[in-house]
Amino acid sequence: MLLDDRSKYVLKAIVLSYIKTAIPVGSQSITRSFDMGVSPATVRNIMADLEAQGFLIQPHTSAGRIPTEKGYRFYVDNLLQEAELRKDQEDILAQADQLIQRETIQALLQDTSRLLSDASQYLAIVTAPKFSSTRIKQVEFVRLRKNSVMAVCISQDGFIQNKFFEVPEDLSQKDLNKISDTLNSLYSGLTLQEIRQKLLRQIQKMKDLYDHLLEEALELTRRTFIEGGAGGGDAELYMDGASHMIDLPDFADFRVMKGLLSAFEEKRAIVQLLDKYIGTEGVQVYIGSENSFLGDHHCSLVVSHYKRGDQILGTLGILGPTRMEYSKIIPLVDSTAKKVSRLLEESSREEGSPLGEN
Amino acid sequence: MLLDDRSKYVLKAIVLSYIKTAIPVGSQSITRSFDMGVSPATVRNIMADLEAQGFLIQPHTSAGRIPTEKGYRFYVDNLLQEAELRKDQEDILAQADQLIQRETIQALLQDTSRLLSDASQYLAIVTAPKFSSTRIKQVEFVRLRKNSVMAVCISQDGFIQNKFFEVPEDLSQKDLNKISDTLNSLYSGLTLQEIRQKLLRQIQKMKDLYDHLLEEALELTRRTFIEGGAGGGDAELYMDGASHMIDLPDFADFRVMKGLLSAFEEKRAIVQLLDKYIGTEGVQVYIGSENSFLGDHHCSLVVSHYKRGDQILGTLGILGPTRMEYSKIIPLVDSTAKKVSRLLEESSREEGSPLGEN
DNA sequence: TCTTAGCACTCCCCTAAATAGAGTGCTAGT
DNA sequence: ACTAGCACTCTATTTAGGGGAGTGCTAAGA
Repeated sequence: MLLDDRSKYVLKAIVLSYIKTAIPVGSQSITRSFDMGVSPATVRNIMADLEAQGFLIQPHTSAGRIPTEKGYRFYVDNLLQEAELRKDQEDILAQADQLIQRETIQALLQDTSRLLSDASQYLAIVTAPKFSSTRIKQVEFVRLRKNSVMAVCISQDGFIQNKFFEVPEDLSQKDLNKISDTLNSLYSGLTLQEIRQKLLRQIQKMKDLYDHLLEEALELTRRTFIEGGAGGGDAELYMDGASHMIDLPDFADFRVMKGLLSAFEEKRAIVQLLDKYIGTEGVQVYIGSENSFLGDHHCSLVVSHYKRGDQILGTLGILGPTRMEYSKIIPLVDSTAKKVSRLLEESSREEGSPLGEN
Repeated sequence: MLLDDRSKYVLKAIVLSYIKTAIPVGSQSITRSFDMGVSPATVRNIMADLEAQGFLIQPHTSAGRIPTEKGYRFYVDNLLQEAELRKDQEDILAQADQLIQRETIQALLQDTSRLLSDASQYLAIVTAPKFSSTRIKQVEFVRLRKNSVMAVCISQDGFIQNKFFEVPEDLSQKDLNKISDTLNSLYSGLTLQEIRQKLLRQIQKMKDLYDHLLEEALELTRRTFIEGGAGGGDAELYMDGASHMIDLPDFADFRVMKGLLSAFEEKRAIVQLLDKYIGTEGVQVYIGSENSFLGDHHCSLVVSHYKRGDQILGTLGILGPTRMEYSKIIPLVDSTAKKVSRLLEESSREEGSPLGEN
């Protein structure tokens, strides 16, 4: 399994060439383009070795070689040098730096997916924070009609979500304002988990002190934060750049393209895909059938996370063909994730104490 | 230009056959499938006439005929009989009836686009009401952070939109609640136009009676309803079913498909397309190059509007290849539009007086 | 022992030619 | 006015045949 330097060089040459052209790479074309001081015959021997070890395959006898997924994996893990990743670094940083502060995190994430797809010419995917993992900054209740109330939940990161309830009693907007007040003073700055715990204790106390509005408040709180509830849908997803994929030779087969498009419309599969890898630090690369979804569609995925402080909020990444420009995409995803995190950091610093001043 | 019955019959046969198979239609296949008691030679003569009049073309000599856009137009305008449109009526009504009441109009419209694309197997497009044309039911202001306020605007139709402002003074949530109150009592139930007029008069009065909060209220109102403002974007658009288009032979050409996909991502072109025809009553059919966007992409568009009372709120429709199943799609769009309108009607009846009871 | 030149071989891809088939337009007959 | 027949046109599909890129193997050279 250990490769000598020359084998590595050849593997890398093949991967690079194939990423660029999508044409199987022959021994001669390597010696021509990379000038490594050996003859094509020697390269052929090396290639035969690499094939035996599973890094390359031939589409058919008497064709050049193309990398296997194992080949790409080795390339990504061992052959992508720091130097290589840093080559267009300024360029990529400049791209990522175009992101600017927006009113809501949703708008920022939309910008992000647009930027990622423009810069990569692949498909960009960005997930919004799970509502359940953000810190609540503020909740306002709005009376929609008799017995019907909407909760506007604002997280510290500027994530805004609406939830809808039917309520047994007809609460006036004034009542609701009071409830909002109480609630904000009690729960602002907490995560869902913390709220849940606190709520349990609160309900205990409530049995003693009977206050009608407080009761309502607690009930609404429970439904806002604990019930899965309608509205919003916990997994918002931003995608952009599907049209880039269509003229990649990798997706020349209609069925593949169709499958991909359907998956994009379904979205759920994509969310699952991303959820699977949440929690791992830094940029991750998943190649082809390392994941069944990716394998089915001849795709690879480069993802990272954006966070606030230590807390991972969401995922962003790029989905492209296995034959993807990893050396560009990896730093792009990395710097974009960092930039998004930084923007969130800044916006939370602006807003002062988590409790606000009301 | 006037066609005798037999010519019409032949034209219709050709349109129907071509819609079904996408294969140019020959004289023999017509006599075989439609059994009209004349020989292929006779049909050939008729076809030659129809071609001379511009209803048909031949892709090449010695191929069958396919309808021109003029041919489709004639078919839609004159050959689609009531009877034909009613054939699968129950079926289609049943489809449309699946739509149910949702918390917000946005959710309903999302359902609608999904239903339309599922039922049609083409691409469904639905526009949200223009915020500027809806009647405001209620506005709540929420303090985001120092000098930063969000307005949650709820229209009578359940259309919810957030807007964001920077404000010069640091208003507390309590102030904002008061402002919301004032504002709701003044402007609830009015359209943007009406609010604008009223606002002008109000500002006149204000010069006399100096009330600090009222002044703030008016300023916020102005910015909420009059400035174009950030956030939301006035033209929300729901699309679904792009993946259905990919295996239609009409879009076998990659460039066409790519163009279409890009247009979907851009969205703006689509909004313009729909805006152009807003205001016309009932179901409208636009075929190919009757509109430049459609022509460029070999598409046709079947649209209708949903409304509340007499007021047109938004557009819904189906975009498909020129070779589209008009006889199914037209009643589908029609009944869906009516169903959406009915749902909105019902939901507004539920909610009592436009001013609410707070 | 590793490398290289040479060579026969394989298999794809492109082009050209041949064939089949569907459909037409025209003409002449009913 | 309709129809049968027929020659003709054009496409799509098959078939055959180089051309070429690339391989694997072998044997000779460093």
